[in-house]
Amino acid sequence: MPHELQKSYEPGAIEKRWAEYWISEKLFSVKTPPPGETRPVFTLLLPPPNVTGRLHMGHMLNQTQMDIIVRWHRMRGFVTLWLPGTDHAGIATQMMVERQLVSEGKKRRDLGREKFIERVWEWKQLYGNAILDQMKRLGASVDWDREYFTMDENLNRAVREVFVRLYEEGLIYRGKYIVNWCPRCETAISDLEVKHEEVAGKLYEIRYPVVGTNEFITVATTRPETMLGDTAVAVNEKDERYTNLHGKKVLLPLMNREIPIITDDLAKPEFGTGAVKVTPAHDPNDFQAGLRHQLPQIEVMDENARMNQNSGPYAGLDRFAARKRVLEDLREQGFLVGEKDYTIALGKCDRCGVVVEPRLSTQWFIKIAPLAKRATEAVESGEITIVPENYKTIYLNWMNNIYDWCISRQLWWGHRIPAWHCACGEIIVAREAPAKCSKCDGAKLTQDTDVLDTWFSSGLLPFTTLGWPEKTRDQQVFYPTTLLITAYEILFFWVVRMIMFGCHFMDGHQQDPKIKAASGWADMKDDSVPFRQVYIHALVRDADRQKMSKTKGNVIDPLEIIERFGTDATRFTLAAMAAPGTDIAFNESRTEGYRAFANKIWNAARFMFMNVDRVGVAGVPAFKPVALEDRWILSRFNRVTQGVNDALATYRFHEAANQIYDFFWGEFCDWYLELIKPRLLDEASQESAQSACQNLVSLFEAALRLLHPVMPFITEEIWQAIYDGKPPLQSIALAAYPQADEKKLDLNAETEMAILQDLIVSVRNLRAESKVEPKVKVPIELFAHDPHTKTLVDQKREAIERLGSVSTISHVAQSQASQAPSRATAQFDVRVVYEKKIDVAAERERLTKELEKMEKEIANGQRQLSNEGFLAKAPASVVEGLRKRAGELKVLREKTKSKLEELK
RNA sequence: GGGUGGUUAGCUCAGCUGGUUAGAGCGCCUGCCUUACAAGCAGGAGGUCGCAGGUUCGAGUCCUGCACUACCCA
Repeated sequence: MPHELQKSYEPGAIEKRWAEYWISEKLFSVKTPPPGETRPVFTLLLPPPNVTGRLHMGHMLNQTQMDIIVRWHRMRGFVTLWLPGTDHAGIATQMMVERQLVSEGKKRRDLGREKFIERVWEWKQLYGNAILDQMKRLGASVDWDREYFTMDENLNRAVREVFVRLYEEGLIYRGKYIVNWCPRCETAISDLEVKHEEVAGKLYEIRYPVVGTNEFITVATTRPETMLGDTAVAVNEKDERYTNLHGKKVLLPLMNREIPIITDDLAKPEFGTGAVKVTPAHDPNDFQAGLRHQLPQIEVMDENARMNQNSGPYAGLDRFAARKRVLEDLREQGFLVGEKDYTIALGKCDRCGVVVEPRLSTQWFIKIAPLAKRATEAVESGEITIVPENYKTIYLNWMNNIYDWCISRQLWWGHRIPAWHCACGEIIVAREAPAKCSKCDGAKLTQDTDVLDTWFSSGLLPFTTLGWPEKTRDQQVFYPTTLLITAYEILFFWVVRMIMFGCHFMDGHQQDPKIKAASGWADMKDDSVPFRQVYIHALVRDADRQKMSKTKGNVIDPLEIIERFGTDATRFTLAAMAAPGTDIAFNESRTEGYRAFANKIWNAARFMFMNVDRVGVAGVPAFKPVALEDRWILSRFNRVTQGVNDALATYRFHEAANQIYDFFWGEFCDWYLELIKPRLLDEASQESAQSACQNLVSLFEAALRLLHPVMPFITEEIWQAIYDGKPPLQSIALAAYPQADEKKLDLNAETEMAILQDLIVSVRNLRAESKVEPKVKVPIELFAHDPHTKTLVDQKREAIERLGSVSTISHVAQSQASQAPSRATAQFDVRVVYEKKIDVAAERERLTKELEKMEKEIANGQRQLSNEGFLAKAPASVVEGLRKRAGELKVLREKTKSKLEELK
């Protein structure tokens, strides 16, 4: 039965088919290996996409890299678990549903908490799987049977368990502090969720009259409206300008409130006027100063950042309107004495973009220092390695400046805090709702209304997805997970938290020692870490290196790219551009080029099948080198295989991709296929055709396996076709990854092929220069510098004639270099015998240029070779190479010179 | 203000621990529908490696300074 491959490469059709096949056959589902398992294990947790999300280029890059690494491990015989799931994304999801409600003219509070949460679940069922569905289409080789959602009942139970334990250990506390408050989302957010933006603002100078004197003290502020809540003015003790005012009071303008002048380091003499207003309820630094001096905390805004009753006549105004009014009034009353341009780093809510308000409120916090200590050590000691290495410094730096983590959010969607409040004031933290108060026995308990920061639950995933708090076989096998691949942006959000929680809650855990050793981690001492390695990938930017953003409108939709060029080409683009540590400027023309590459493979496959069907080869035979080109391609394949495996082991995706590309196109297609054509078509010897075809299939099949992790679809399609519906395995994804065999390396064959290629290229080159008609075959004269080259030429005479469009080859006893059109190399001189006049002027110019280059190189080489320091210190191979080259260059120079003479 | 990258061909980027002649894709020029592939084939042009010093026998690669640029943190 003839092999049917469509005439042209159409990625859409084949990709959809195989993606569905992989899922329906459950090829990537992993059963938990029982005790006694000796195979190595590779585990990778998918950074759970947000349920509100759509696949963007960042995901695409992230998933491409993960899938490459995962498929590579699977093919190398690892028990490979890639665990997918989604994140409930507190604020983002709640916002989506609130928006939906707005369109119905409703608000969250109209529904009430319970009904609202029901709505969120409905929304999640409808839209929450967008990214995972997209992943399915993209063929991500995850274990769909283990898919999780961070709000699943078992994960919620684990979250409660963690909260209670941390509380009992004294690592969770509740208190009234200044937090970052988003007035739109009406919730506290963490430091990391605040994005700072530099904007042009003003620094206002306001003078406060000192009570009992005619003096004033002038303070500088960027937020004049907060003065309504001032409870002190601070000066620096060492600032002599203000020594006379120590212990005095000022009368707060507009509010007519007497407040003290305090001395505190909060006031920096060099900043502004050296005196600062202190508003403990509206600024984190002032808050701390307020505690030091027992100042009252006067809140002047409500949860929507509107001025409240404490702000006197300004009550009811929005904070920005209040600022305007306050300034007007101050100016009118003569208190505003200065106004300077000033750049303000404005904090905005990461989610909604509204300016964050520092707000005094009661929140739950995690005492971070003890957790951070372990997490720092884990990275410092190398129990966790971060790639590229420079992120290690960034990580350690950040960990040294870490603050307590505010974990409560005033949202309805999320893991509700397992704390119950009694009317008596007691707070009971418990795994399940308590029946009565532990202090007063009262039964009127209400659960805390806050939910936990989303990152609290996602920080637990490496172990909660493996069954924690139960001790499971899954944990023994798959924990620590092997690798985490993620973007830099969430290093602090998520990676740090996973390390902190992992080290804390999995403390004392030990991975199954057999598996640990087989997987290559025997040297690692600490099995509590959530992963052994972290690979941080780059950012995908647009073709002009601009960060993609919706507001800029330069977002590249990966699905649209995939639609046009195919998933394989898109993956290849991202892999080929993913040099560690460098951002990717996504250039569509590259993807177009890689679709061409896929097309090339496709057509090479068609060529192979054409011959297979004609010659009659079944299955995949062993490769048996017969000719030079066989030994050569086998050697090259093994060298490339070595290179690709090395590159993948160090996450050098671009090297892996480029090596395969160059091999497949530049060597296999351009040379090997061309060289074996006569053997394939040899009607005289069926045997010769058979062996050539067998080698072709054998090598092609191996090359497909080499490429499969990067281009899974086209490789599957062709691989299945090779086996004609009867493959030895269900999928190429389960076949063995090629491993380099040193015995197959053949330096001799590679050197000989290089000469052959050089000769053929030289002849083509000469033909082009001499403007030989494309169809005309020309005789060549060849002067071989040594007998080996002569033998080689005789042996490959047919190939040279065919690939160089040569009619006859005559060996000559003397160099032909002086007679145009000719080329001289270190191994041979070749001349094309052709009457047509060449362009003398152009040729002279070319040769002169060439000669100049040679002279330069010769001078360079001579300088080095006559340098005693160089001879003494440089490695012998370098010196030897340079000497050899110098010899060749001198010969070439003479030849070029005589050629130039001829052209006079 | 502190920190971290980047600056190599017209464009987008490689160039790992310093070592013989700095590479690729796209674009450009010339010629080809050679029976796998015009999404192709063959050939070609194009680079003082941001600037200035330094270390070294030897620097695109290491060090210092500067310029420009991007990002992160405060």
